[in-house]
Amino acid sequence: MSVPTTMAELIVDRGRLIELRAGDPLFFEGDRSDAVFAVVSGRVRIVVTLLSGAELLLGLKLPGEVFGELSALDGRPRAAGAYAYDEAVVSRLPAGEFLDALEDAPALALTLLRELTVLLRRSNVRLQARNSNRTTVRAGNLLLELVDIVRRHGHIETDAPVVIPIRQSDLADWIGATREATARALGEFRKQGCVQTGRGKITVLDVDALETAVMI
Amino acid sequence: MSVPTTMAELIVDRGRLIELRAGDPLFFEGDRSDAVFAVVSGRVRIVVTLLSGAELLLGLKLPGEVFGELSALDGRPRAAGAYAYDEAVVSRLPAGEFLDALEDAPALALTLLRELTVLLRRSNVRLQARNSNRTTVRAGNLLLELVDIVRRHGHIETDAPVVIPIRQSDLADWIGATREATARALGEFRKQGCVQTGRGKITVLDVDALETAVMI
DNA sequence: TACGTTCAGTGATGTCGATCACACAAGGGC
DNA sequence: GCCCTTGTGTGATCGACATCACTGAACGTA
Repeated sequence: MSVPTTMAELIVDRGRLIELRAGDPLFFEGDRSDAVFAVVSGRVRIVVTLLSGAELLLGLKLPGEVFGELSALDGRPRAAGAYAYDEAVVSRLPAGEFLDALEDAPALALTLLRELTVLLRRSNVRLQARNSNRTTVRAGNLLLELVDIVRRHGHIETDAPVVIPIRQSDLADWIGATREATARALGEFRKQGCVQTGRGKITVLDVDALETAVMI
Repeated sequence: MSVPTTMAELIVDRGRLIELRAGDPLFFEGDRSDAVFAVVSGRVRIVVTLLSGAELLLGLKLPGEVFGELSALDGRPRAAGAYAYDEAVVSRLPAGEFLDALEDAPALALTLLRELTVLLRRSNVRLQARNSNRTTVRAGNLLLELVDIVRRHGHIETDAPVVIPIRQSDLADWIGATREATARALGEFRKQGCVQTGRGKITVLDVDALETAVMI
């Protein structure tokens, strides 16, 4: 068997496919860990519910991304829940097989290490963005991150408008603000002409302008 | 040679010791990565400077903790700077030797993976705390985290007051608030009798009370 | 087509933190 | 002892977001 070059490939190769409808749960916060997942198509919400009842979106996993690996590695309960955002297909690999594969192929462990460094760096960047109290800065930074992700995912046409399919309320949960404040921040960007808003989607027209608008 | 059970042991075994005075830099943001470090004694500030000029404290590394491993793993530039907080001694291991050790001993890679999961989980918890806009919540949560760390570091006497040696301005940089707001939050806790403040130190008298005060 | 649900946009008001501005206490060096 | 630096504690003002309260638009479905 050839050695996969990414964890996602490994999980898709050896795991079992699961088809999901929007909103379907994969696991809940507090669950005992028993598997690791990779997104095949669609998107998966990684979310924690705070004491206040508010939801904090930790991430939206896209096709080719892995999730649930932390609990599989250390055996601790899930710190977040996972739910299908759209109709989605994911591959599920039991934690035992995942760990066996890691021990059998040392190169895989290094691959996973590098993937975790990406997550850690992203996490630190997010903390930096979160450090500003202005909603425009936080919303704008997240939009820039999402633009980057959308571009990497194939539609690599620089200078073309980037469509981000997301609800404003989810964006708000992600940056830790209210829906209203987020709508107003987007309104600012709209007035400046760098984004366009629609039902369930945000279109970034001018990435550079958005970057300078956020650099304040 | 026996296989160390933690990355810190490995780095101390094979690295070279460096003695630092308070404030001495180990590396700067943007530096090319060339080594990984472990704290032997004292503390090390991991910090990024934001566009606004404000500093964001990403962490205070204590004896037995590793830092600088991300850049050593992926070869990307330092995302943060590292400076001695107190008088400190650290061990420095060149990145090449670090990577060689990982490839030679697959068990080490798994060890490191587990250590990174700890960082990622902590990072997510911090994002959750940062989600509140109230300084009391953010300051209180960090204090609880620090209490936990101090307790793990040997002085494990539950119900005994926990002394945290830190300046209020550093606490402020850590939670992304101003020094003044942090001082007022601590004042609240002081009025409630769960903490005591002093020059360069904060004493947590009643951890449970602090926990409930923060749960709002 | 008509209705209901889900989203987006926006005003009014209260609250909390940032900012500016001091007063005061604790140590270190002479 | 006396500075002088470094930290801590607080008041006043201002601005930005949370909260509450609606309006209206988009989409699904009966």
